[in-house]
Amino acid sequence: MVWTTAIIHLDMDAFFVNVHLLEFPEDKGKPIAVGGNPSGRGVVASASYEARKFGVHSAMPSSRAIKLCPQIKFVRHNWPLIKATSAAVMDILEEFGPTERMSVDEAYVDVSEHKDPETIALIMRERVKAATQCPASVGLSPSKLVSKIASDYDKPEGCTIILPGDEEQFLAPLPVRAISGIGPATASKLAQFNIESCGQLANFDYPTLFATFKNQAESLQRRARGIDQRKVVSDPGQSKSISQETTFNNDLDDKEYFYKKISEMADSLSGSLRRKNLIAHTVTLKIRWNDFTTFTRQKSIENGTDTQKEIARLGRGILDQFWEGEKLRLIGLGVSNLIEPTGRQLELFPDLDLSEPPSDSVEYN
DNA sequence: TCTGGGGTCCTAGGACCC
DNA sequence: TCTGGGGTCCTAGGACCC
Repeated sequence: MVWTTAIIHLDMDAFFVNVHLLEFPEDKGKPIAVGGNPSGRGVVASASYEARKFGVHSAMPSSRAIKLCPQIKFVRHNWPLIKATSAAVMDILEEFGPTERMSVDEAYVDVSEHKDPETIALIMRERVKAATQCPASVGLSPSKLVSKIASDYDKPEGCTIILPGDEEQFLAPLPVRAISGIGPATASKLAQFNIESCGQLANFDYPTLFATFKNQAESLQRRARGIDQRKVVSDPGQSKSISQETTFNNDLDDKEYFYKKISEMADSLSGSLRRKNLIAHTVTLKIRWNDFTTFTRQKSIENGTDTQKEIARLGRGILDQFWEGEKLRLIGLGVSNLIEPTGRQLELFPDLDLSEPPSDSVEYN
């Protein structure tokens, strides 16, 4: 087979669960969920295949998981071990070609340079398993879009290969939700036209689709045909935003406590900014009421900041301005408009006098 | 069943400018 | 009197992903 472009998507199987089993092998074969406390407001981050038989899946409220599967064992994740295992996986992938990390447990690898990508896919999966004891599934195709669907097609420990030219045929019977980027909202709009499968989407009357989806219509149909020209990008680039949020166990209206939380989150955000050598020009406060409606307000400052004090001050200011004493279930704080302090700023202001410390940040709204 | 936490990208509207 | 068109920047919210 002649491959001009060959992209592998590797996806770790029930990754958090399998990392847990490295430390607690006695839990093997049991219904396990890694995630938040089932007596509180936690959700399942990862469920073992034994738990999935009961209908438990990730993002499900833990309280529901325990109803579906009363014998399920909830465990906390070991973040350092997850990170270390992930790093070991990524190191292996890098040996095969340019690697784009999508999260701790999945990545794309461009293996176009290899003569026999199909064998490479199998070797890659086995190398990862041998090095980490953690199972993975791989998908190989000429595009990121199809490879991602392929890696999910035969989990766990699957290897699905879609040859060049077979993409549209492979996708045709699959539900539109299989396409990354088509979520519940888009799927339900499509369902109004009786479009359920990728094949139906690919062949649907374009003008009708355009009336509802406008500019998105063309891209939807291209994706349904498996057309995707995106390249594997190994450089992660600089973060665009950093945020923290907490959901309380019970709804609260304690302003002093909110202040304390804002202060703690600001401290952590400030630390992240400094580690990344970035300053933020915008601070966003997020609050969520008990009916789950969510509200965000942001404040931009002319001179960027990376200090706990300034971030906290802006966060508290927004709370003071907009919170009217209701009970809240969540509070969050974020920074965005991130700039490297020594990069662009100096180019933009070549005459800036650095001998004077910058004056206090000025809000411009 | 009552919904985590950390992100990215897109859209739409308003302000402002020429 | 009641009215242009385009461009850019900013904000808020929503969809989506893992």
